[in-house]
Amino acid sequence: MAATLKDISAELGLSVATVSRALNGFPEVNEKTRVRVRAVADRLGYQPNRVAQRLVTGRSGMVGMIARLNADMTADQTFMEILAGLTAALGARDVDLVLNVDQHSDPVVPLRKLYERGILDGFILNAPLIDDPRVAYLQSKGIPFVMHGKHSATADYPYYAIDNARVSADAVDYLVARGHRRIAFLNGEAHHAFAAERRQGFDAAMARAGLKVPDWAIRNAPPSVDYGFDAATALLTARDGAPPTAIVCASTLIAVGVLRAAQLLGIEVPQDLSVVAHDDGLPQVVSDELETPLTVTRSPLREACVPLAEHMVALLEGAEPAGLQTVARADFIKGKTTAEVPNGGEETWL
Amino acid sequence: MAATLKDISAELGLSVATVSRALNGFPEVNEKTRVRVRAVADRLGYQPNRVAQRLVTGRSGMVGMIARLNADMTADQTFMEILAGLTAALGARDVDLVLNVDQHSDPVVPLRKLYERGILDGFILNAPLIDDPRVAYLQSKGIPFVMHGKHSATADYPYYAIDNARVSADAVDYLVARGHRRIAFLNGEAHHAFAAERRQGFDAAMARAGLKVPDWAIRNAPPSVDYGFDAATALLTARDGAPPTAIVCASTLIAVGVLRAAQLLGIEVPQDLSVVAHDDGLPQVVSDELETPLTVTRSPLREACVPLAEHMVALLEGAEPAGLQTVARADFIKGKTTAEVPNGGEETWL
DNA sequence: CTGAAAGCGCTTACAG
DNA sequence: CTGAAAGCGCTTACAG
Repeated sequence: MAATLKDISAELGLSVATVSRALNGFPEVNEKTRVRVRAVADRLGYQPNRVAQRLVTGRSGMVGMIARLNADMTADQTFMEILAGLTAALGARDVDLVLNVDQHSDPVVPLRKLYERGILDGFILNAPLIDDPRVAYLQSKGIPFVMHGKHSATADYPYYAIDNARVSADAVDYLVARGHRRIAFLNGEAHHAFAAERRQGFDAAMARAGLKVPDWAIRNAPPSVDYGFDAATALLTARDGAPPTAIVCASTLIAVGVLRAAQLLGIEVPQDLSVVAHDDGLPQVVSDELETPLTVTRSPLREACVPLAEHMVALLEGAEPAGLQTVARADFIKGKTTAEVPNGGEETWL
Repeated sequence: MAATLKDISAELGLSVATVSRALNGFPEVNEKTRVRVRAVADRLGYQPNRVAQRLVTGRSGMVGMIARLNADMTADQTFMEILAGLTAALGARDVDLVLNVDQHSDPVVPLRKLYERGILDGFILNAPLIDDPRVAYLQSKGIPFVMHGKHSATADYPYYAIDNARVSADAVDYLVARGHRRIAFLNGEAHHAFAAERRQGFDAAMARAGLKVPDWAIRNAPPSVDYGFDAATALLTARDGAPPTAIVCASTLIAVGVLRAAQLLGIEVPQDLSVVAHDDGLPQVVSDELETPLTVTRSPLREACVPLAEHMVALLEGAEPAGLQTVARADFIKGKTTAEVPNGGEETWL
């Protein structure tokens, strides 16, 4: 079958050890020997047996990832996007991704099940929750992991995250600078860490501007067009006669719904209403649905994948977790959905 | 670290060989010994080292799967649905799924890349094409695989498929029995094996009824709402004054588009137009978009997963491929989108 | 019923 | 610069 080191060593009259060293680029090997070994290895189509390598090095070269399905069992675009980039980035580093799909209510269960198979070097987590139970579990077991995002400000594990507080603050600051005073916020679900950070950044920026927001103008739900549509409809038809002049959306999906609602209500964007969204760089949302380019904060999910893979590899090679924490800043991209506050919009809410 | 056979054997004063045999259910082991071994193994949380097992048995307990992204990089709902069911079904059988996501133009490339890592026992393929190059590659290499679907009528590998010819024939027969003579067909992309089978079943059923269809009334495209909408708009506004009285759709997504187009054109369903679709049981399509229950042929994708996993395990254990071929029949479910042919619709096309 | 031994294919101290 | 040896954790003929 497949050629082994033994085959090469037999053919050349060398020891298996020397062949191994030659192929692995050890400096002490004679250059002529190396060339001869390389030649025979190529001729025989030698591929190192990863299983044997893994047995001796104690590492499997495999990391796990759990896909969580939404309640309606839909494919999660966000997850697929990360998955696509991650398998490529990990593969380039000789690491394979073992996947489990789970709809379990306890996120630790699939993690534990997969880990107890005993085949994984570690995990890549995504979509952290506040007080994420997965973090507690993995840390208590000493299982290596890298997070896309971070579950709290004091996270002491490797991660790649964006500065979510700044995302909101950038949006608010931009709107405030254009005179907006009544700014609503369609956030993600409150138990998600990213949503908490976004909220924090939103509150801080509003406070700096001396502005307040009534409870009904800040909402939490899973990002979707319907959410944006329904929430915007409610906000814009608020009976007190003080609708928001601007809406900050946690995702472009939500913004699409907001734009539809505004159109249906005869509210012109951006003349009567400004809309800012966060854009994860998911192609379908941008290209398919939007006639008007949104003003967005943008950090493509794909950009997280290479750093995540690198952090994972470094962690497994023994690097300090503290050195493997990256926070990226989202770009601010001005589109056609933001403008100066309309006349009569300067009045504050509270 | 993790407990090994050696740890258990040391604690019990047994040989590693006996411990291995006890844990693996060899019949010659003394029952009392087995119980003692089991107890210590459980207490130590022993998990067999799969890498070591693999090295000695030549099997890894891992199978690969490639996710192909659409051109617009969208998550593929169909794929996620299968993935979810499959990881569960495989996991229950102690098999792990290694995933690669690929947008490569040549479908063999990711397969080869993953296989050459040398860590997989086999592959699970989905979405077969006519003359699928993956089949040729895997068979030429002698790599085990199981297919969801089959690429040709003479497939000689393990698969789980539905009777796609019958799916179309059932739809056509049902419509013909209600007097329809002008039946259009919005099929999937022509190079997909399932679409070819559907076409075949459609043609055969139409021929049995003595009916013909002009080229423009049979269309091929990736299933989507837009495709359904655009195609139905074209079909129903055909200048020759002989629009179809019924449309058969390759998926519920397409049917959703057809219904929208009909509504916009003021064409009543089912009075003026009957619509039949194939339903893969994807929850989001059924629940989110439809006000009118469709008449469908239905075979939930989820139902394929357990048979696929079982076939995979059996194949790896040496079963004959010929005994691992399952063809399921889709259910026919009458909804509210089909009715007797409208007046004036009895005229044939050709 | 149990044990000692060989071996899967590789890596890596330890000698020389 | 190269080799002989030990070992990663397991399985499985071969003895007893």
